[in-house]
Amino acid sequence: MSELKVYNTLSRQKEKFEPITPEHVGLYVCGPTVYSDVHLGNCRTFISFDIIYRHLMYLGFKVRYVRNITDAGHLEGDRDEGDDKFSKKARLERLEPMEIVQRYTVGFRKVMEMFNNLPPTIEPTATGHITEQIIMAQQIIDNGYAYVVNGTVYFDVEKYNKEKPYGILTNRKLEDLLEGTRELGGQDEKKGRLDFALWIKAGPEHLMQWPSPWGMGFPGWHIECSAMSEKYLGKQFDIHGGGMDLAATHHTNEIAQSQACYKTSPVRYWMHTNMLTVNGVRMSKSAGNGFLPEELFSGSHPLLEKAYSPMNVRFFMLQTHYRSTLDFSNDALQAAEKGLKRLWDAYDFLMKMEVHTEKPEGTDVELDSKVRKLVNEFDEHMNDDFNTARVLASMFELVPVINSIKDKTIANNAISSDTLLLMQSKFKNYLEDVFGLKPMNEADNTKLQGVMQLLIDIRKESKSKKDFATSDKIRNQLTELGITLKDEKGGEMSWSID
RNA sequence: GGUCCUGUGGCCGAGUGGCUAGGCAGAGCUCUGCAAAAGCUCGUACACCAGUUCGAAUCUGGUCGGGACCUCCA
Repeated sequence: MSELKVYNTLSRQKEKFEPITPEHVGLYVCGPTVYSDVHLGNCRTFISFDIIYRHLMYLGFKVRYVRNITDAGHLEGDRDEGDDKFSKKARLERLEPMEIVQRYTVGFRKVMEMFNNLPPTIEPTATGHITEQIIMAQQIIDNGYAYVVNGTVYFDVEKYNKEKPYGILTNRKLEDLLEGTRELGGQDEKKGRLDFALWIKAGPEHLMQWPSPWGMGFPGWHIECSAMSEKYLGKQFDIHGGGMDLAATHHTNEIAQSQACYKTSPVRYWMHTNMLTVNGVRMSKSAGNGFLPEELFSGSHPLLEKAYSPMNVRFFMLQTHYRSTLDFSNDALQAAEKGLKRLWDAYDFLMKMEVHTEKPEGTDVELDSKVRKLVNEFDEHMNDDFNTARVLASMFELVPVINSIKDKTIANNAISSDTLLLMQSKFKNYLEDVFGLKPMNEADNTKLQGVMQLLIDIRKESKSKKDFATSDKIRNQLTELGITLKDEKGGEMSWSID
């Protein structure tokens, strides 16, 4: 099989993936800040990394996948003087901060499950790792890269930059970054304009606060990921991921903190997923163009023409590369829905096909090798920086072959048994194991199946007697109930729930 | 202003120095009691202007347009 290539934000190019420890991969993804519902744009990132996680496992790696829950310390605004997001929300809703955290954590996990995302192997919380964050901040102070002012600990960006390029991840020079920032105001206590807080002094109004060597306070936003990734994956690990919007600040600061603390670059491969847009504009809470997953599944949002199932949405995302922006639209989602149905119908039939060994001489050599080539391309495409869209394209090229065998336009022994088995296993590997798709309608209720079989028998009988009134009635009434009955070639009938 | 991404056929979207991406929609045909599904065939696209090249939509430069980040955000 081809080697895995991964686009590394640090080098701005695709690189051969080589884990630090053979056969093991340490993967860290920045999770949600649980002070409100996740919207679809957030979900895109987690779905992308779920597929990356699944593919790494498919390749045989043992993966430790850490995705944090940020439940403390995330500030409003850039000046490290805003309110803790959880306290603010809690005050608004008259709840304990941890009630907010609990509510949205539960909601987040539920949404992840609906999208069929696998849970990470470790899902640590910021509040559960306060000690680790304090220890890390202290070490950075001891190493000379942070200073304390009035109970708050700041990271000294300019000092750090003298030894290591601070803007390395997004290819920015410190001078340029300084130009883009505002002047320090009179109330500022930090030394440099780019300095950010590792630990923030809490006032009496802060509902969440912990004791520290610098007094009561709470952790800064960036330190939690550095502390937790080090704890579970080590001072240097393989892949760190997140949305592209995090690269310039959050991830840049993570690199600086870890480097200042442990004297090593924390991450080998930085991976960033692109944004989901609506009418070309990034989906975000502030833009007011975000859909909640529930609104999508129920079709209740004004921008939605209808409801879209979680698998429909997941498939829609798979058709685009993770590093491209993806524009949301009803037309695109409906096109994806139809495409998925056609692909899944073919897949269903493929898995029911049985190997025919009695007439191996009937193999159509040309067709057989074409099929093998397309199937083997799945691995190639996925190993080329997780190109799910190309894998799907190859699959769709095989759909007519499968359907032709179904319609008996192509003999069922035109494809060798080896090739059929290969096709079955690779389709399953990718569609279910790697892409994480599952049947949308589990029409596996045995009683319903019995009833349907009865109706099919009656319809067959009436058709054979040319009693089309009865046969049409059965089909039409089922259609009204949301069940599609189809006459297949050869007199068989099949049905599916819409 | 700085850093970067991007502009593909009706729509969504891959990708590449020369070879059909794919999906959806549309047209024709086949199959069919009808319907649906399915199969076959079809559009021959890559913002604009120069340049490099035997050859560029793919590389370089410029023009115009869109977007992200530099401020909380996946």
